[in-house]
Amino acid sequence: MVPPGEANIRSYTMGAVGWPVATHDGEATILHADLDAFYASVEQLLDPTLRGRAIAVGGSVVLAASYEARATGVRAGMAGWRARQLCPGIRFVGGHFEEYQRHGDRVMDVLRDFTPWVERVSIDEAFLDVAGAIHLFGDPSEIATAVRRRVRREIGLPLSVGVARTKHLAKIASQVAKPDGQVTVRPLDERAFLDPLPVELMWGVGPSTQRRLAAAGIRTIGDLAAAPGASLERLLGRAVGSHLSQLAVNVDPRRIEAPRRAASVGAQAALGQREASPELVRVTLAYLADRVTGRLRGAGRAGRTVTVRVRFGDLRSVTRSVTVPVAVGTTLTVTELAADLARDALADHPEQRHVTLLAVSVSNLVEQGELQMELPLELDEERHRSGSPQGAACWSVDRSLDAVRARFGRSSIDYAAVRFSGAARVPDAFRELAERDPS
DNA sequence: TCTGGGGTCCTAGGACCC
DNA sequence: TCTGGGGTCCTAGGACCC
Repeated sequence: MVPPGEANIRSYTMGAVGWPVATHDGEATILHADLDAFYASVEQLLDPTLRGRAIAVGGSVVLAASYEARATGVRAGMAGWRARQLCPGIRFVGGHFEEYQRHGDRVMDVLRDFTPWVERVSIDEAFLDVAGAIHLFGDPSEIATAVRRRVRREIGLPLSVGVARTKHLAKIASQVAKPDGQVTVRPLDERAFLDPLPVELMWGVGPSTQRRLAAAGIRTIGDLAAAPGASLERLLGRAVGSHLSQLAVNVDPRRIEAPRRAASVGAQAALGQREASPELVRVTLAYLADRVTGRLRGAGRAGRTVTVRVRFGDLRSVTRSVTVPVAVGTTLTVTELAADLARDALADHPEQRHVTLLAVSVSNLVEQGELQMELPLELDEERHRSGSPQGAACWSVDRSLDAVRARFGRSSIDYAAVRFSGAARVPDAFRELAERDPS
């Protein structure tokens, strides 16, 4: 491994070193800090026998892979059998999900020692604006070095940092710096740094956009910057086209932001290839609705729109959604709405015999006081006549179940109808980690 | 033997209102 | 009787990100 902090520091400087920075606006004070192969690195930290070895977190699917494993082509999201094929010596570890959260939080605490302007974007990644910290800790490159040294010494994890004038540039710089390095892009060297890089390093360029750009002969960020904005908008649509052409010429107005509340809450379950029986669909949706509404209730929220996604045997998927006049948040109501939507989706595709995934999400969220409860009878008189319990009763039953689970664990109690027999491909602890607000 | 789980944003058509 | 223009909300799908 690279010694802490000292090695692997690069600076993209074309002319004389230390040219004065053009304007205050133009200073490179944004840092993007990104932990390397995060889950795998934590495992290697916890178990020294794993260090230097090809390891993956997961089992049937790779959730994260160490750099040693990545060298053989193993990637996150890959099926476990495929990873073993590519890397016969790979060692799979179950995953200490609580430890990931704890280590991620500790790293963020270190970052906040340098500046309060920290925008955490995920468990293992954050932007910083260090403009106000220079007089305390030195120039931004020195701050990057100090941050990496502290994270390495105090926590034991490798961290890569990009330093630049904008978030977009800093993010690209940290990707270029990996693993365990840092890259500073001086304002005068931005073009020289970006032009040769492949377009897919840009924020917002995924497989689809990359294909379309390649078809138009655009492969590098330099190609993109040279292309007329109007032609990009024709090629990619107005929003994506103008966004990319701005980023390519280094216009990125994004600032470091405070965390926002989530706009939607969802859950999904991959099922393998299963026959789309009404029982399977019902039981799975009930499980998902229960997860989603439990989180909503915990946050004191409820939502007016319920969306269901059904992915079929051929991996194509459809979504159906409905917006109701009163925000809903009980397990039973969301289950009912989701079941109706799934029934419609399946009825629209009678040729599809199998489902491979079901998802439920609730959006159009509102704050929900404990006293303010949904009234399902207003939503659907048919259901009311059929004898469904009233909203208040649903809500209080759900809150009781939530309380039991908080004390004894989530599997301690369930609606009888909610027992989820579907293939749980991923541990509950991983779901809970992914759920967490990064703030 | 096709690929987990949790999110955001954009587009486009239609309904509806003024 | 036919017509305009603008705005908001809803739905479905797609692309992208970590």
